[in-house]
Amino acid sequence: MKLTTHATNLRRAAKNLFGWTALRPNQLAAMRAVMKRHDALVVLPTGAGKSAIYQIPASLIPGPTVVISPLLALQQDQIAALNERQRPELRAVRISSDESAAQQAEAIEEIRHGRAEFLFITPEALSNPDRLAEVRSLSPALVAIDEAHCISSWGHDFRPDYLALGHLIDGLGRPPVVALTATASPPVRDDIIARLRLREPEVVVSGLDRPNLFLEVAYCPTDDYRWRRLIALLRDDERPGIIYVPTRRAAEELAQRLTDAGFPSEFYHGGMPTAARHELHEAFLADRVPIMVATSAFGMGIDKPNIAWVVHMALPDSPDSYFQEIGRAGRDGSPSRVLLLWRAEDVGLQRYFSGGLPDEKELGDLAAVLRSKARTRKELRELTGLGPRKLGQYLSLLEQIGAAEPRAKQRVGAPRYAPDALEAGRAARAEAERQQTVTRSRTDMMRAFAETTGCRGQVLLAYFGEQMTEVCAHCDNCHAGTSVANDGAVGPFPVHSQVRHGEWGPGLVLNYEDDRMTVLFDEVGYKTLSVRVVSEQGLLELD
DNA sequence: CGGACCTGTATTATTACAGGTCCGGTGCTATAAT
Repeated sequence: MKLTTHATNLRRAAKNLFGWTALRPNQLAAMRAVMKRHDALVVLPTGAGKSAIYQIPASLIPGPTVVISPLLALQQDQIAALNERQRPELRAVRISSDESAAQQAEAIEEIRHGRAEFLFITPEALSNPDRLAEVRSLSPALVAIDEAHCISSWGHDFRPDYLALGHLIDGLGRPPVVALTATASPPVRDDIIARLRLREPEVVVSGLDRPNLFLEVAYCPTDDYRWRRLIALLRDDERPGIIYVPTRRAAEELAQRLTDAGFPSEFYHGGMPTAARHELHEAFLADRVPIMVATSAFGMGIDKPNIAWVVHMALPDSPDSYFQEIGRAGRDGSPSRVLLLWRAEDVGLQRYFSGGLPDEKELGDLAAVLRSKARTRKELRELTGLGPRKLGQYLSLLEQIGAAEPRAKQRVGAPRYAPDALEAGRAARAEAERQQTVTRSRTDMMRAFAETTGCRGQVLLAYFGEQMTEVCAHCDNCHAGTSVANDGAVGPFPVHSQVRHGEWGPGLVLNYEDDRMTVLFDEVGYKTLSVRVVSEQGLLELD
């Protein structure tokens, strides 16, 4: 009875606010969960009305909604889109380093008096305790986490405040949480749920196959060959398109070379001034840039329907990044090409990016300082001589192994039963090693995708936890006839079953291809095993 | 980890390569200096 009421109200609000005449089943399922004040994790492609999943229920639920979103530019676009509608129940404001103290105070007042519904904020801004208290005083009724996969891909080393989101939501009084992303493999989903501490969340995952994307991979022994494959595509295909390169320098050089060769191109990377980036972003959306050569900095929040192709000029770090990046092509449903041009040497750069390991002694020394007294970051930097970035990484690691915890007044201390300094250093380094191993195993999976002679659609979707019984019919291998239908190929253990390996510990069976099976182990990441050897030697058992 | 670039040496030239060095992605916020 109640559910029907929710559905009716949601449909009415969708019509009223957005002019939509229908809601898709998975949209509706997620929205109902929110209306029932359940936590939810939503994995839907961008452009599938993902934002509406929190916006429409938020307009119906009394009390404001806090939207945690990673990029200021992205927030700006979303806020503009909401405010364009000129509806008080959709009005959005923001608190960030872009606003003056007066503007921030005004934003808080607008929410407090019900003149605005959405408060946009970054994890970093929210982790300031004074601000957290202020936002809590607004009694938020809902928290939306946008681009939730960032928790998994960034938190460990890049933007550590992402790891603290679970704490921060507690600090807001633990209202219901809806986490949204376009890309999350099963282990990433588990990671998001664990770190946000979602309680029995409703998990909504849409079909991931994109039949209008033609997946193509070419091994390129030389740079010259890479260039010729690229030019061949540019001669044949419509614009606009995106070319992903691994470095900033490559972005600038390739854009110049293409322009000189008669293919006018722009470049985009994280080292450019904010204003220039914003301008290029807008120009690309407005069809004023036919070819964008960019690092991975380009793309989050790009919801452009007519991108005709996406080329990778090197192996990406993971299928997660690859899927996110190719997913920007063909949003309008037109046939689109995605081409990966790679060489084995590309792996070297990704290994470098996956980082050096932290110094066990430095970690131990920091742990010892924390055990003596809770300190601010500034004090810790002075006491240990660590730079701000390294300190952040170390604190994040120590927190993960239970040797550090946030305290009042911007301080960090050691928990009551924290391990001693020596043990903390050892455990934190081991944790960093484990994370690095898992990160590198993702690159191995990306390489396996590039090297497979089987159906690429099947291999890619298996990584994201989706079993296809038929070949995809939209990849180069299917086209060449080398794909073999994986007609429910069954090995000794069902797909998605929990297994245990004598040395590598527990893992999750992901897929079977020919005589090989892929298992994701908690400790050592993705491994590909021979089914015959597994069977004959009893390497795995059900866990 | 590997590529780009520089320097030195071999040698008797305007080249070839060995060996060393440096560089490489993603963004928030606070604060200081103009």
